[in-house]
Amino acid sequence: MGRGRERLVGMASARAMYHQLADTYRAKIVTEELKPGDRLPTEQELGEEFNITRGTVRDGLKVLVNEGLIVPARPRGYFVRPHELSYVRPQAEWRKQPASPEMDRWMEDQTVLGRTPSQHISVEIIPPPAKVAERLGLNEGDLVVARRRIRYIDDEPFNLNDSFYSYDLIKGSEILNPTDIPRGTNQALADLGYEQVRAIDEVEARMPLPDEVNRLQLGPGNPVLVHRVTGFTIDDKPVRCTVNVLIGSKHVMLFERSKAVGGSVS
Amino acid sequence: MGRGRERLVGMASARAMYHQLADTYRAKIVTEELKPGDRLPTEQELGEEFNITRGTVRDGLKVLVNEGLIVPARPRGYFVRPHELSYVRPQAEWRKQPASPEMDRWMEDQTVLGRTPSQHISVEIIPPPAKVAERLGLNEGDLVVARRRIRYIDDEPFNLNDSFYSYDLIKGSEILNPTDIPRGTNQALADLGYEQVRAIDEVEARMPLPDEVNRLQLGPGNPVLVHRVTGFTIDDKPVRCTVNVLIGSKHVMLFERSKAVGGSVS
DNA sequence: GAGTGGTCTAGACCACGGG
DNA sequence: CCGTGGTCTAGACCACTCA
Repeated sequence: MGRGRERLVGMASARAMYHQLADTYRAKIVTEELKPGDRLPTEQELGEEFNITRGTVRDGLKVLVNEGLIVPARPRGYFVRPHELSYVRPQAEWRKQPASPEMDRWMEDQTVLGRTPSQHISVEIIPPPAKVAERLGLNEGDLVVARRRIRYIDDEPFNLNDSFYSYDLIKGSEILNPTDIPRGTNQALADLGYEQVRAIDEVEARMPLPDEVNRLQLGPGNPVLVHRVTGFTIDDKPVRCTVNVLIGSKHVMLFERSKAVGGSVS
Repeated sequence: MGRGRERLVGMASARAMYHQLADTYRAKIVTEELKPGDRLPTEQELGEEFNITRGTVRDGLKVLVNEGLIVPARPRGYFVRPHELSYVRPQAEWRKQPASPEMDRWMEDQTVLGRTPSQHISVEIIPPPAKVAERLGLNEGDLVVARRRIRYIDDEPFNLNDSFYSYDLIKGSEILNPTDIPRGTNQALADLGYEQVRAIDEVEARMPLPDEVNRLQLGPGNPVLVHRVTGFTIDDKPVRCTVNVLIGSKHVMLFERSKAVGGSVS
């Protein structure tokens, strides 16, 4: 029939019904009236609560799904998204000294404990992705070695770690082996005469690309944190570009700065 | 009628039609067959292309909207999402210039780029949000001063910058004024006897909360980069907690490291 | 088997903005 | 004005999983 939305006589409200549903339940979730893990009413029940048909109910629920607030678990219903493991990811260079007791406890709480990590490594030789070519200063036709790792925790995908090296630089080296390199690829690079003494880090947030969705098994409403590292030799030659793709809900990057403090990290 | 999806005889394919539509156009977008700013066919035309009804077409398009790949612009159609300003955000510690008149390095940066920055400042005294209370080591009943800034570039919302201070610490000081503090709030804090000599940075990616959606005027498929800074005095007392909420599509955090190189930033 | 969400149809009327 | 997307109805059949 398409009677449009329910307008309260004389009122200005014109919020679509499915938005009203989303607003209502979003509020319940952020105020923790509904806590992580709690079940929402069924689509049917919501339809009765708001006097709307199932299609409209689903429009409203889809909003919340895409905001990452709820997850559908058929045939058990919709659930407020549980808090996932939040892995604190300390950055190499920054010291991790005992901070205040509060901070320590807080760090402990969030650190991975008693989990079983695993990873899968593969190596390809490919034309570089645009951003990688840019950072490594490569030209049309140049090839790179892509050393790709998928990391799991308790068999759940956790993050991607793809490192790219100019093929010309490392051809014939062990970096091409799709196995773990105990002393680290950076050391291996150094042994080839390309020690890195400087790095540029880029961090951004975005929705995952199709490939990332597949590899990390991501659902809707799940952004990723992308951490790109470009390493330079003493001659300022870029020799490595690593792209870390971290599942947003499972990671917090953490680092620490001491004195110098120009203050305004804004 | 609900005939279910089109199954190719003898084939295993069982991908829902709306997913097929999304897959098809997602591919065109990531391969740049459709470039940013290009218009997609109308819902009607897509329905004919895939032999599905409008409702199903809309399901497919909604997927792409929520992935941040396309934006609907009624009544002109759907468009491949244009690239937005990506502001490289250098972190304080690595900046070249010495603490220039603190006032607004942010605004300076923007002006240099030929943009017109502006900001709106407001100050409230409130019970601290949970995460802030945790970081500042506050107890139930304690109050904080929330110094909130919304920053705009060319009148478009750009990011949020909310700083929290224990009310007990700064009551009566100029930090309570909802105006710019030329020498910087950190200097003002220092003048009160709370110079910060250490800071902990946390960075994460997530979908925006309702409040953030409002303040930053965000649409679907637009995650935020959250940068939280906690500042400590020489006595390791936390005196400031700043929460930066950056629109994902408009920011890249950038920083640089030299030597020391523990290497594995993984 | 019963009940949940997943997919799809075939209509309808509305709101908005560019020509 | 007209075409676009925005909202909504009232059905239908399917797939999965849990009791």
